[in-house]
Amino acid sequence: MMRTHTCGELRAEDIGKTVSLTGWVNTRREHSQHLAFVDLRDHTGLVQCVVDNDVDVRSEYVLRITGTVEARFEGSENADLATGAIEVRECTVEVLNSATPPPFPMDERADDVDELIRLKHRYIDLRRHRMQKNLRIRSTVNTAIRNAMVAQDFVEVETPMLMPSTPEGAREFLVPSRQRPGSFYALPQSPQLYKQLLMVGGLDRYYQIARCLRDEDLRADRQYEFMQLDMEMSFVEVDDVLTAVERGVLDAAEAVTGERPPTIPRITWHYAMNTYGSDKPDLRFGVELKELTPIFAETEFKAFGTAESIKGINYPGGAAQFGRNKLDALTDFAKSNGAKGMVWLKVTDDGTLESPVAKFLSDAEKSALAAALEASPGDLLLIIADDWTTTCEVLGELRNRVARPPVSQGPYRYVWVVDFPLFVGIDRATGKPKPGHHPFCHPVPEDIPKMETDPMSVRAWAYDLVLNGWELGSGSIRIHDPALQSKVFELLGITTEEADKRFGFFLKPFAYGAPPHGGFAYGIDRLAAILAGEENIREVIAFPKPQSGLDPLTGAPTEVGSAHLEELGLRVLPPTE
RNA sequence: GGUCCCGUGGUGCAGCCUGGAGUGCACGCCGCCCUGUCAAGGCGGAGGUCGCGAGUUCAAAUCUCGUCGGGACCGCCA
Repeated sequence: MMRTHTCGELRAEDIGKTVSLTGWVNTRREHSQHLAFVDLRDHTGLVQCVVDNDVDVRSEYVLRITGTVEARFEGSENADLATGAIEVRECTVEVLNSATPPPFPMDERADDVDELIRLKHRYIDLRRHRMQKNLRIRSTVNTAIRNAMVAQDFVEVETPMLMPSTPEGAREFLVPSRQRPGSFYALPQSPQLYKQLLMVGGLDRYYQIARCLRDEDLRADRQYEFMQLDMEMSFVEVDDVLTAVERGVLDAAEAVTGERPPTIPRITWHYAMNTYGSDKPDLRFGVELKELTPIFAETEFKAFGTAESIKGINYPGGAAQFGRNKLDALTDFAKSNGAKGMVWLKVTDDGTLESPVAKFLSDAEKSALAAALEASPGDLLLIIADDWTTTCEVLGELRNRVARPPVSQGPYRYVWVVDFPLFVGIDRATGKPKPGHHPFCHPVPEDIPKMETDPMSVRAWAYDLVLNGWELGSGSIRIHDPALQSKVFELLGITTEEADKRFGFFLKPFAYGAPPHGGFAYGIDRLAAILAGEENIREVIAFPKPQSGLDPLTGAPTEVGSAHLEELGLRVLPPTE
C-alpha cells in the first residue's frame, strides 16, 4: 500500500508515529512562503497536514504525504474534526496527480447545486462525504440483508436478464436478437416467474439481490433500473414469509442506525384504508380518519345527506396556518383527487366551529362532530362525504398533504399491510375484475366461496411492506392448485387458450408437482434512501438517471451505426410528427 | 400525455413584477502579501450567447409566444 494509515483514523494515540497518507486536497490554507495547512481527504475523513508552501498544491490534487503525527498546539485543536487533536508535521509532499478545479464545492454547499451538474461530474460528486456515506449505508444494508437471508437457509440464485417479453405489467426494455432477427428478449421487470420455477425445482428457499428494469416514467422513488431483495419460500404460510422478510429489514435498519425498530405491526388493507386512507400509511403521525356517517343520518345539509360514507380528520393546531387561500387550494386538491368537495371547519377559541357550511349543521351535529374528531380550539377539521373508497382515498391524500413529515425524517415506522383485496376495480375493456397483485395470487381460503357471488370482497394472501409512507415491497402466497388457478383466470376473463399463450411456459411446470409457496420483493434503493435520510433514491445510487432518462455523464442512450442495426435486423423509423 | 416550479461568469443567488449600458452579492479561480489556520485573512485581477429561437418595442435578462434542459407531482409503475 502507498499509505500506512487513512486520513480519518489518526488520533492522539498515534502521536509520534511516522505516517504516510494518500488522498485529495480538501482545502489549503496558506500563510506565507513556508507555511500552509492542507486538509487531506480520503474516504475516511480529513486530517490537517502542515506543509511547506513552496509546493504547488491546489484543490483536489492527489497527494501522498509522509510526516509525523504531533499534538496540535494548545488552543488550536479543532473539535469539529475527528482528527482535530492532532496534525501531521514535517511533511514530505508527493503530488501523485494534479487536478483542474472542481465545478462545484466539495462540502455540503454542493447539496444546493443543480443536480444535473452533480450528475455530469458524478465521479467528483462521489468524493463528497454525503455520497460516500450514502453508498456505504447502502452497502451495509445489502450486507445485513444477505446475512439475514443466509442465516435463514435461503439460497442465492441468479436468474436470467434475457427473458421472454410478457405483456402484463410495466413496459419492458427490449433487446433485439442477432440470431433471430425480428425477435426480442425482454429485460426482467422482476424475477417473478423464475423464482416460482425455482420453487417447483425444489430449491425451497431462494433469494437474490436482483436488478429489475421497467421502462416507466422516472420519479424521486423510481429509476429505470432498481434493485430488489427478491425471495421465495416453499411450504409456507403468510406468517412465515413476513417473519423471514422482517428479519432482513430490521437487521438492515439496526446495522445502519444502531437501533433495532420494534416488531413490525400488521394491519389489514381495510383497516389501513379506513383509518389512514391509504394502502401505504405513514404511521409516524396520527391525524387518523374518523367515522362521521351516523352523525349526519338525519342531516339537512344536502352534501352530507346523500353520501355513503362521511369521514373527517383533525389536524391539531392547524386552523391558524390555513388561511382562506390555502383552504381553497386544499379544496381544489381534494377535487382533483376525485372528491365532489371538501368541508373545512376551524375550531375557534371558545370551541365553536367556524365554517362556510356551519349554518347548515344543527347544534347536535356540530357537537357530535367535534366529539368524534376530538376537536380542541385551534384545530382544523376536514370532512369528505362520498362513496367509501373516494372518501378514504381523498382524506388519506389530505392527511399526507397537511401533516406528513419528509419520508427521511425519523423515527422508522415499518408496517405490514395484509389481506389486500384479490381484485381491484373493473377492467373497462373486458368488464372483468382486475387482479390486485397478480393473477397467481392465492385467495384467502374462507373467501373462496364468495369468488362467484361477491368477487370484490374476496381477500388475497397478498401483503405489502411500508416504511414511513413509502411502499417498500409486496408479495403473496401463490396459487399452486391448477383448478383454483383456472377459476381465477375465469373470473379475470382469461380463457384457457389465452392463459396457455401468455403464461404457458410458466404454468406448465406447475403440473409436475408445485409445492405451496409464497414470496416477497422489496426495493433496496428505497430502503437505503430512507435509512440514509434521503428523500430521493438518486442520492443512494452511484450513477442514476434524471427524469428524462438520459444519462448526462455517458450520453446514453446513443444512436448506433447502420451496420450494427442491420446485423440485428432493425430499421429506425423517421420521427413521428 | 398533463399540471406546477426553475434556467443570469465555474457554483449559489439578487436583478425581472414596474423594459433604459451585463448592474450587484457571496463562494470559487488567477496573481501578490502574510509563520498557526480551520469554508484562514488582506490587496489586486480575470471570467457572461442572462438556456435557445422568434415576436412586441426607439430599446428586452426583464413583456409575449415557442422550444430545449432540470425538478416535484398526476397519468403510468400487474
